[in-house]
Amino acid sequence: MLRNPELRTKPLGIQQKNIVVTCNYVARERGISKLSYIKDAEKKCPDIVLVNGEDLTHYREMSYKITNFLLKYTPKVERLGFDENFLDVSDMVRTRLNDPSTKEEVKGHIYGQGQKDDADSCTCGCHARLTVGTQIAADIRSALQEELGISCCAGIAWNKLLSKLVAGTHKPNQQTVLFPEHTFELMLSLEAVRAIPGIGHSTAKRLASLGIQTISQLQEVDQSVLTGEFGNSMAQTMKLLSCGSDQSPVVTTGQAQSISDEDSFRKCQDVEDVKNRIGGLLDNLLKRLEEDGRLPGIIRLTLRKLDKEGQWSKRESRQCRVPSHVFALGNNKTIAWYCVLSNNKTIQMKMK
DNA sequence: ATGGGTCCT
DNA sequence: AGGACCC
Repeated sequence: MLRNPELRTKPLGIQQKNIVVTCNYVARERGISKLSYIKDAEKKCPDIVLVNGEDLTHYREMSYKITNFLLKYTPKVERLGFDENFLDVSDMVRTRLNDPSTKEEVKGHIYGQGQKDDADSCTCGCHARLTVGTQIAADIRSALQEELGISCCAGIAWNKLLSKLVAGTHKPNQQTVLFPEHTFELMLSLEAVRAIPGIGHSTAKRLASLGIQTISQLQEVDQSVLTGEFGNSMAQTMKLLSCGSDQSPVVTTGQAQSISDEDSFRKCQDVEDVKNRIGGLLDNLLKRLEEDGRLPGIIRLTLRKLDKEGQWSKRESRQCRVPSHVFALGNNKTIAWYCVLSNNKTIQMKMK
């Protein structure tokens, strides 16, 4: 929509293979949901505009532009995927609180009732700090809109877990603050344990085997029950998360730890096809590697397979070190191939 | 499902 | 090298 503003008012879907992986809010009002099949989407909404989103280059570039923009405010910016960033603005809050011109006005939504009496219920100054947090968020969001044309949601809270959860309560393009009195309300509004960031598919299943499905069950279960299944550290973390407590700091993300390129290898008939496809992936990777400027230490080939019954993909990989002289020499692709295929590190693939 | 990423064991 | 998590 940024590159073609005419699409703003139209139902727009981003297509990868047979799937609408995401869509704009015009499309959502027409009943399109994320991860629906193209056929279903077109049935519901024949005039949907589809844009191919298999090449993530543009998203990745915009994503880093946004992160770099945020880094002008504070060095404490942590990326989560391509479209989320955590900011620790504690220092900015302190500075603003020392400025006599700072007001007490809350910007955006207040989670829960937001009654007047809330303001009296803390003696630690957290309400004042969070209130300034809402002003910082509003400033940053409006600058983002002005300078990069990007709209977004924000959640203001005193830890990452809660900021992420509260950010989702007013969508799209709105912000919400959580004052501490409403923490349990927010956590219990989630119902399923799976809704807690950090509790994924696998952990949710293991919890279910213990009879734990809801957040309140997790809050109330005896620690020792969890320790038996998950060990001490995970049990502790999960208990805390269920109560809205998250000790993890905002860690500055910095440069990427790895770069990768993928393809689903549909309609691959023989080894030649596979080689050609992998060759294409290598071309893209080597181009990005040049832009990055750093040299790789390890190259890895990964397969995603659907495990039987479930639709969840397992990853199988083979890796080896990249000889450091290789990239100075020129014939990158040959050497990259050598790395992929060397040392008997091959991968069995079943062709369909 | 798709095309990315992270960190821990 | 695999497993878990995230988007």
